[in-house]
Parts: sequence; C-alpha cells; structure tokens
Amino acid sequence: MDDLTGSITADDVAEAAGVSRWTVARAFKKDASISQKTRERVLAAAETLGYAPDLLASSLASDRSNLVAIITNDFSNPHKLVLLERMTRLLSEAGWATLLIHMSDSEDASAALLAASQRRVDAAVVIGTRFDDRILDTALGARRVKKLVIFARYSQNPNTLTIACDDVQAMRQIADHVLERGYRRPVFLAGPDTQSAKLHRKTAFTDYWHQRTGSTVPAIHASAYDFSPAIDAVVQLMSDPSPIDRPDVLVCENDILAIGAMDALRYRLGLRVPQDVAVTGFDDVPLSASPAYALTTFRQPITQMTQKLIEVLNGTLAHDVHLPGRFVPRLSS
Amino acid sequence: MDDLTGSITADDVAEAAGVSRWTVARAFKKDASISQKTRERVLAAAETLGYAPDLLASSLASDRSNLVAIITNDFSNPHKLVLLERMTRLLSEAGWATLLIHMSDSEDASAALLAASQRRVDAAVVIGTRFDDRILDTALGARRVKKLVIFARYSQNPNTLTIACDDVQAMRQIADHVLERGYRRPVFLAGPDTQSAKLHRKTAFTDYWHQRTGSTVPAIHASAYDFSPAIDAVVQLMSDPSPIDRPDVLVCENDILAIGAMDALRYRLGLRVPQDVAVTGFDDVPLSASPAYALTTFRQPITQMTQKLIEVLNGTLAHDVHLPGRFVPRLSS
DNA sequence: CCCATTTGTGCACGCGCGAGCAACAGATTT
DNA sequence: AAATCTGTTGCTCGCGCGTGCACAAATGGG
Repeated sequence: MDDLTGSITADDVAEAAGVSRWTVARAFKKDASISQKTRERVLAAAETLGYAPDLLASSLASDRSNLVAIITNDFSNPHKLVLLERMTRLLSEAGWATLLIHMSDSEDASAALLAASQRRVDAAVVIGTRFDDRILDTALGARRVKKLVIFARYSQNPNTLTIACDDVQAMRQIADHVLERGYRRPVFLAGPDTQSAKLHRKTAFTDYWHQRTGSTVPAIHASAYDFSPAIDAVVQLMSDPSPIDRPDVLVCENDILAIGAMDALRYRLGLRVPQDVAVTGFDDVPLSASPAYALTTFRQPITQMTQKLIEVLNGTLAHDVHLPGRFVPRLSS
Repeated sequence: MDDLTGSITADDVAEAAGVSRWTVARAFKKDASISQKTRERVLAAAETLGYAPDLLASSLASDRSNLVAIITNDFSNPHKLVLLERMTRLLSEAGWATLLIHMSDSEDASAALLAASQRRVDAAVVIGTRFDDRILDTALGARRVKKLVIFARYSQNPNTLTIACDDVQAMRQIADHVLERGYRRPVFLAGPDTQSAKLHRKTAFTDYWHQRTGSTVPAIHASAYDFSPAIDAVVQLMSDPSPIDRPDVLVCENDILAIGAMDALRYRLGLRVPQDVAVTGFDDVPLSASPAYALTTFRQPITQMTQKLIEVLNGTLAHDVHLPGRFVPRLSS
C-alpha cells in the first residue's frame, strides 16, 4: 500500500477519478474552468491517493516558480530573525516558498543571485543588508533575476525595488524626543563607514538636528554591526581627553549597536544609563524590551512591509515603498 | 545584446561550442567522461553566453534536487540565527540550497513536510524544535520526504535521523561545575512541560545530580522559550513563602531562559548574580558573552554537526550522531 | 426544438535537462 | 592487418506539468 515513493502523478489521480490529467490540474488551480462536481471528485481521488502537485515540474512548465530567494549576509543581528519569521510566515500563507541564501561577503552578491536564478526564483529579496551598488549592478547585469527587492534598506539602484521603513521620518521622531528630553550633545553611533553606501539614518538624524539646533552631530563608526565593535567604538569615544563636551546621548543606527553601547557605558566605563549618557536604538529587537536594557528604539512595520513585498511578487505593485514605523520610548533616554 | 531573458539553454552553448547538448552537460559535471580540451571550449562558450545550468530542470530529470528544507517553528531564540548562518553557509559551500520553511504550530508539521516534498527536497531538517512524535509520525506517513533529520534536538522516532550535541555529557559537566563551585540547592528552569517530549537536558541534569548528591532537583517550567515567560517563572519561584531553601543556582535549559532568569533576579527581585543566585544556560548565544550577562553556558559543535548533516545528505552516514560540545564557564556561576 | 452562446474537458507540444546506451576514433594488442 | 580496448561523444526517451487551442457538453432564447 504505502510501498515506495511519493511518485503519485496527476495521471494516477486522473485515472482514479475517470478524467484527464489536465482536469486534475484544473481541480488544483484556483479559478480554473471546471465544474464543482468534477473538482470534488478529483480532489477526493487525490486525497485518497495522497497526491500533491509537483511544484518543480510546475515551475518548469510554466514560468512561475512561486519561489522567492531571501538573501542576506548579516546573521549577527537578532532583528534578522524577526524579519525571517515574519517574512517566511506571511509568504508561505500567500503561497510563496522561500529559498534562504547566505551571501558570505558583499563580493558574493553575484554568486547569490546566480544561485537564485538557477532555481528560477520569481524574485530575490535582499534583506537588511547594505552593499555596494556597483557590485549589485554587475551582478544584475550578469545574472538576470526577474525582480530584485531591497528590503529594510535603501538602494538607489534603478533596477531595484526598495521596501523599507521611512528612516527620515523615524530619525526625526527620535531627534525630537532627544531634544524634548533635554539632551544637547548627541553622538551618532553608526556601523561600518563604507564608501559608497549612504548611511541614511545617520544623515537623516544629523541633517535634521542641524536644522533644528544649528549644531552638527559628531559620528563614530563601529567596525561591524555587532556588540563588541560597538563596545570598542564607545570606549574609544569616551576615553577622549576632552570630557567637557562628552556626549549626553548616543543615537545608534540600530539596537545591536545601542546594546553594545549600553554595555560599554555601564560595564567598561562605569556610567549610568540614562542619567550619565542616554542611548537610543533602532529596530526594537526583543531584547530591547527586557528590563536590563529598556531601550528607546523604533519599530519598523515589518508586517506591512512584507505585505507590500507580496504585492510586488504578485505584480500589483512596482514602485518603491517607504512606510512609517513606530517610535518606542523606554527608560534608556 | 542583453535583450531579454536568461533563457540561454545548454543547446545554445552546444551550438556555440560546436558540440552536442550532452557534452555541455558533461562539461559542468565534476567527474564526467570528457576531454580537457572540449570542456574548456564548452566552458568558455558558456561563459561568454552567460549560461548556467537550470537546476530546476536538472532536478526534474534526475531524482536529486540538491535542495534541503530547513523547518523550524521557533524564531524567538537567537541561537536559531547562529544555526541558520552556519548551516546555510556550509550547505551552500557543499552545493546544497536551502528552503526555509516556517512551521507555525506543531500541528503544522505535516503542512511543512508537504511543502518540502512538493519542492522535491532531498531531505528535510527540523532544527532546534521539539515536537510531538505522534504528529511527526502521521506527517511522515502522509507525505514522504526522502530523509528527515532532527537537528540539535532529540527524537526517538525510528524514521528519523538525529544529529545533536550530547546533552547528557553536557549536563554532567554543568553539574560538576555547579557542585565544584559549592552550589547545593539547584533549581532547573525548563521550557514548556509538554507531555510526550522528553526533556533530555532536564532529566540528564536531575538524574546525574541525584546520582552524585542523593538529592532531587526541583524543576520549574516557563510557558515558552522566551525571555518574559522565564522572568515570570523565576519571579513566581522566588516569591515562594519558604525562602529557607531558596535555590542558590538556576540551571536553565537554554540561554534565553537563563537570560530571562538573570533579568528577573536582578531587576525584579533585586538579587545579585552570582552572589545571591548563580545561573547557567545552554547554547552560548552571542549575548551570553556580553559583560552584561557573562553567562556560564555550553556550546554545541554546530560546525561539526552541520558537517555530519552534509554526510547524511551525501548518503555516507545513516545513523544518529551525538557530538560532544564545549563547556563555557563565565561569571554568572 | 434548433442554433447561438457559454461552460467544461481533452490533447499536442514543449519546459531544460539526465540516464543509459550506442557509436566512433585513436591506441594497443595479437 | 584484424581484433580489442579505452576514452570520448551523440542520441533516444522521459521527468511531471502548463499553455493554448480544439472539441464536447450544457444552457438559454426564440
């Protein structure tokens, strides 16, 4: 009975139901031209035989795979896990499977896109990773992927669709909050200072701050988006010989850097947060809500962003999207 | 030139190189019978045309897809991110692509396996998730996936291959350490107390502790593997009316619970770690190394486990594997 | 009750490639 | 020189399904 193989094809079901193979296919297709009766009969036969359409063969025959590649190179940020959770869940509910592709270094973009295209993905989504537009360009030129979406990051590349949180709006809210709480000497803690990538959040904050106060915001850069580089950067900053204009608030590009900053302030420098130095982050990773950090941060509308992504996949949306997020004030500022 | 479509097939390359389509295929196959000269000529032609084999068509024609499904339902544990990073990287280096499948609830196992089988995966890997063996059984019965691997967890299911860290060995090292440091009143903090799943780490610890000391270890259960349920569980435990036999160490099933426990002790109960109560975890998530927690924990040999997984995929390994991990003592105990 | 119209169903063909065997050339043996 | 062997290349057939059209069945109006 259950001998070998899941190799029950549409032909088997067709025979069992007394119809042709194509009618079986129609029974599984949402709005196909088929009568209610035969559909039920076919589905019943399929049920008893344990048949399920082979999506691989289907992809080959049609030009849709219902497969989307998620490409990332940064697995050190817990926020990625939140993104992956939300995306895989909503995508699968919408009928899309997910190919997870690890992009080792940013030079590897073209290998990642190649891998995606070899599996005939309908779209590739680069999540939360900032990388060289030139590399992206050459990669795009070489290996065509039908659609390329940059998710939760910005890209100026014309061949690309951006779905992201509105960083400018976000950083303004943070700046307003910081000002309102009376902080006057912010330092911006950003990630690696790559040459070509614009650091949106940083410029958004510093521009707006300058606009409101007339003063410029110094920035420091961690060598990577991770705890300890952030600790190092902050320790170095605060060890500066001139404690007079020591910052009273560290505005960080994301929560990971912010958490590293808090650890540095508390455990390396013996300072109190927020009494001595306040800290703000970005992303609202789960840990930020813990009593240990209680980090003031900003939450991206991931669910809505994913819904927009699905619209893009369905072909009902074809332009960049910037959605508003939600400011989350906590005790760290 | 670059008009439309990556639809360059082996036929195009064959024509360009003046050989047959099958010779093109041979040029791309590692140990195929083909002369050095023609291979170079074919590869050169492929290079200029921008050809890459269509893995979908290849999967359909052969019975290998070089695709493996990674199935999980727990995205709240940062350790998953470490697992995903390592697995996708090593798998891709070994020529395997990764389908990431979200298993919403444990009842959903059969849907997840179905999705995997519809994509013709060569194997499905369930990572770090504990779920009902009965559910697994029915799911396995219904939808055949060639191989099912339980990764970083235990399963008694005979249709399944387990690749995991040796929990018994690990918990003994932790117990030895706890005893050596002079703690005598441990409480074990575990995850949800599901009926059918054996809590390996818990029983491993309590059994060994009983063996060494003759006393039994009380256990408490968080309602989920997450920070706040752990906080709740610990607060409730410590609010017990009898502070006489208050625990002097909390042995936790994993780091997430341990970190929640530390937060509860420090910020809800005003206790010091480790002076008032020590804490140990399991997994060595990145955060555990931060100065804020400095958590004593245990690191699973993820790289080796993934290598074993690859052996299983290649068919050179077909039995359960339990690998030793590494004890990581820090300041929390 | 017939014809126009609307469903509903069947079928030839192809998606891009792999398995496995047949054919062939050159090298070696008898 | 014929027979054999080895390495290399070509080819038939099929993987399981979708597209687009041809055709059959049902429907409705006159």
